[in-house]
Amino acid sequence: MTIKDLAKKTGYGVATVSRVLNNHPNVSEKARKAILKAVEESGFELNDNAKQLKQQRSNSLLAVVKGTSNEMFGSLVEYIQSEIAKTGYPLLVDYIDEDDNEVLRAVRLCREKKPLGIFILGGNMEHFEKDFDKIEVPCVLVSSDASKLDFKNLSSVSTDDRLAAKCAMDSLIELGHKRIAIIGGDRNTSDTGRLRFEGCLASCLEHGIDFDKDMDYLGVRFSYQDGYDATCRLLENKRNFTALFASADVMAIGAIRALNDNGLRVPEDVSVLGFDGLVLSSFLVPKLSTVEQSVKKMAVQSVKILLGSVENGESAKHETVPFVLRLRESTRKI
Amino acid sequence: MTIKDLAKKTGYGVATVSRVLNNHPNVSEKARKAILKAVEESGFELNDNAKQLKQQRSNSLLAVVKGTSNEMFGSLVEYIQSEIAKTGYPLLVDYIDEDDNEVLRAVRLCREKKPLGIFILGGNMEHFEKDFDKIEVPCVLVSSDASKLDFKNLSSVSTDDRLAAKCAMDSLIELGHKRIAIIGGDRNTSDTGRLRFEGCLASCLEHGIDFDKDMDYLGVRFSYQDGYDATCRLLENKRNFTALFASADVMAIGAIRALNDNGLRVPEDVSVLGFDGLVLSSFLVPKLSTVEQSVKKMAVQSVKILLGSVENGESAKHETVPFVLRLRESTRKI
DNA sequence: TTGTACGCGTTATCAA
DNA sequence: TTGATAACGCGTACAA
Repeated sequence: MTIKDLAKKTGYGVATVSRVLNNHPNVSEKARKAILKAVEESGFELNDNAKQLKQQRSNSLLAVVKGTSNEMFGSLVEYIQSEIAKTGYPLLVDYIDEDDNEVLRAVRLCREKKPLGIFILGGNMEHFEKDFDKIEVPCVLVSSDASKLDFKNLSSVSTDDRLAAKCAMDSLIELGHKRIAIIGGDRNTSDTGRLRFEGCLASCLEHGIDFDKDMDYLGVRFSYQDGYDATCRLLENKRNFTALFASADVMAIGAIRALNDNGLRVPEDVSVLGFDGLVLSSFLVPKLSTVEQSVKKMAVQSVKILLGSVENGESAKHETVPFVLRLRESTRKI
Repeated sequence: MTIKDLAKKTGYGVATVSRVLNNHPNVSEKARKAILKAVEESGFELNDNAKQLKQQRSNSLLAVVKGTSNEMFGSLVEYIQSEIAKTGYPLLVDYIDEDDNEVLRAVRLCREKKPLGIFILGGNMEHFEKDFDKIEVPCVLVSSDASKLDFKNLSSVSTDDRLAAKCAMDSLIELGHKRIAIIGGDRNTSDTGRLRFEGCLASCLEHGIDFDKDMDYLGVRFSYQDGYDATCRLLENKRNFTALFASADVMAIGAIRALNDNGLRVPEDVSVLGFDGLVLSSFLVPKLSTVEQSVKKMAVQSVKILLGSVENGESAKHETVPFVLRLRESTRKI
């Protein structure tokens, strides 16, 4: 079943059929009705390949997701997906390892898939600096700020990671904690990791808190297991911290389990503060205190910006979404 | 840059270039070398759209995922993705609501995307019976058994949900529980929900346990919040259960929180048993007792079967993967 | 308002 | 071993 068949069936030409299918003007109401009826009856669907070959691009959007163990990206993808679903664009989701180069991956997929636009979830500025110029379609970096980079087709939507981490540490310090350990992302491969670390450091400095970059900080991957392992190592170092800040909820959850396995209770012996505000975190016992990112807003804005660029050629934007410190049950005053 | 340009550049014809690109025989070593060199130099990539138009199909695989709140499908998708990544086929992931018709969705996407094969994560037998005959490419239903259906292009990989649920209930009963409440999936929309419910019922019957289908069972959606809400309703009914079986870990986590909010402790006052064996479940405090599905094996087998069908025309298979009852810390003997 | 005819980049057939 | 050329199904300029 092709538009040719449809043309034959209705007595119109292929051009008219095509016009109806694409909602173009200059079609009589009569023709439109007849053709739509035929489409209905035959269950016809446009052939994407032919369409895309003709138009020199696909009609889909691409999302490159960096790291699969981080639930935060999981829920981000879901929100993006559900926003995109409203529009009818297909979304091609591509998962790569936390340590892979997301930009090179996107470059390759662009050539192969010719997407209308790209979302990149999680990013390393060095990768962008080096290779992003090979990408020509609109792109939104989600969860990291790219305003420093000044590519005309690169937007970004992010939380102010530095500030959020600082607030997190501030709150821990205000609760009376002086010995605080930190589990973060790798400062070299993850921008998010670096920024949150800087925020923590700034807070310590400001409050005159003693903090040893090598003994009190561990940069690991965003997963339950890495949070668990890191906490065990921190404990071995015998730094006797009373609070632990994990820069992802998944890490915090691993950390809490590790503390328990070492005979420490949360929050009685150690306060734990996470980052992300996963839906899950409010169902845990104790409810996880966390820096809640506006994940949904991040998704909505990202989609809006990308579609704006794709459909109306709007220029790149860099937005920051708010965060909320949620002190729940896993932290306490000492 | 097209194969035409490449032909011009190397002095060969487009046919020869195409042969080289597709590793076809009947090309001189000299031509092959020259053309590959030109490809290298120009960074040329075949245009998927043209190729697929010509071949009347795309080169991609499709996954339709039913329900986004169920982390179990999330990890299943990730495993499938990482298996597929090894092969080079692109995977188009499509998320639909838990209550949507996955088969009709697949039918539509087949016409549009012309995938080589399809994974469907989560399924309702009625939908398959009614409309699956419209799908012609190989398909694997993951997590539900389709062996009863007898479509020649429909395989399935699943856990024996009925048996697994029965084992789960058996174990609770063996621990001494007599008053057991159950939170499951909707028996009407989800086959998984129905089977697990049947398994539970069988166990109760076998052990002479009093069980009221209407008061002790609630069929809801697979999410934290639904597990939470259902538990609250169960508590309102004052059935005084000492154990709760949730047929998904996400539900169990919501349930535990609800119990806590109602002053009940796990496992001291109520034992909670989940289903799925999410990675997360072993990091919770208390560690969640659960029926662990072999999610990774399910993914690996699904990919293997689908590729076998797609590449070698192998016939449909129906496999069952093992499950393991993990009694950890959220259940206790009474 | 409608239809004809061309071309998008490939693969595959056929003749050379 | 090669190359010319006809499809594949669609959108669209141009003509009617």
